[in-house]
Amino acid sequence: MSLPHAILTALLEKPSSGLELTRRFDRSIGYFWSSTHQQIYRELGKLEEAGRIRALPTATPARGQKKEYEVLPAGREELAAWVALPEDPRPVRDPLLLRMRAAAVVGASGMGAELRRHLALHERQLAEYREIEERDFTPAPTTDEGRLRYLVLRGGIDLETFWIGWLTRAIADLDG
Amino acid sequence: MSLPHAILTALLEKPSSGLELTRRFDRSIGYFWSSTHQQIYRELGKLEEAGRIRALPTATPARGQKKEYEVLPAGREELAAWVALPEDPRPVRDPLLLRMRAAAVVGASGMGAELRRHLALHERQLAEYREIEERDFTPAPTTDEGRLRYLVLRGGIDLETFWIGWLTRAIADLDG
DNA sequence: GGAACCATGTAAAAAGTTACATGATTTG
DNA sequence: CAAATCATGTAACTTTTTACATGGTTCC
Repeated sequence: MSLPHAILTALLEKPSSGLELTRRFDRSIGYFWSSTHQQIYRELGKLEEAGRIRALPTATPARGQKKEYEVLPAGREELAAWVALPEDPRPVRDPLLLRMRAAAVVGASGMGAELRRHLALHERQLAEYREIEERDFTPAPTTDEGRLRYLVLRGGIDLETFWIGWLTRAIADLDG
Repeated sequence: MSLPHAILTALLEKPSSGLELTRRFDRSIGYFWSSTHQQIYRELGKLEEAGRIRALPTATPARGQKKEYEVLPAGREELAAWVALPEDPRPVRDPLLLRMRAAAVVGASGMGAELRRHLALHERQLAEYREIEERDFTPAPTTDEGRLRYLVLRGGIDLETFWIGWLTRAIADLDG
């Protein structure tokens, strides 16, 4: 239920075309709510039909032609209402932890290499977050908006740090 | 693509009926791969049809009658093959981090209370994990199976610890 | 004019959620 | 025997994923 809200947020940050949104769902906003271009185009259509966003009149509405969207007041209200709504954390669904549990039953051959591979991936992601931190949040932000965005980034940093710590320990445990 | 494997793992740990599986998906295995009874029954049907599991002949196959399943060799092989397969971490999709990012744009009214609510939920979950740790993994397990299962539990513990740390910091940041 | 890429989509299938249905067993 | 609970399912819907389709623009 959150994809439309992710899109509204991204469009409020900056009016964009579908492809631009897709690119931002591969970095920025997509670090916390991932999506594909197919889902994004479909959802843009729904949001437009529902009167939450509109296509800027700059472009002709033909296939293959760029179409920019901006958020309408109804869209901003909808987003503000969603932000105010309580919502429980999602139950965890993690394939690696599940795989480890399965490995406890059928044997853990090859798990070591897989854990090291994941460790490298998480280290790369952490490095990316650190770059963003240095580029966008040094010195520390002073506005409310900046502080909130920094908190979100730190969520990503802490999450990757958790994975790196756990994986490192798991690798040591399996070897020793 | 992991639900059938979660079920195979659970059934290898202990042959069960659909409802027993459902209960275990509310604690144990479900801490890392959550599911509902509807999905579980549907998947049990598919797994049986595919020859990965079979119903124990103890019970009559009538509606409302308990039906116990056990894993067949083909199911164990399938699970072992899946464990050996590399698979990238899922892209993150977290509603709270997304909501925080939206709050940076439309204002963060009420976020403080919501963060405190989440903090309490994660503290409860951590306490539950700690109980399991004390009950099942003290003293430290010596078998490979035990050590792997303990690693999975520590994954849960570390994950909750991450949330508690981040939420605590976020609450302080918002107030200050 | 062909290749590469920009840009927007459609279609179908799989996975997950929500609401409801139904029979069996236990317990007051 | 009524209510609660155990136990297994069906149906409809939403969300997500995967594969494919199509037109426009740029650059060699």
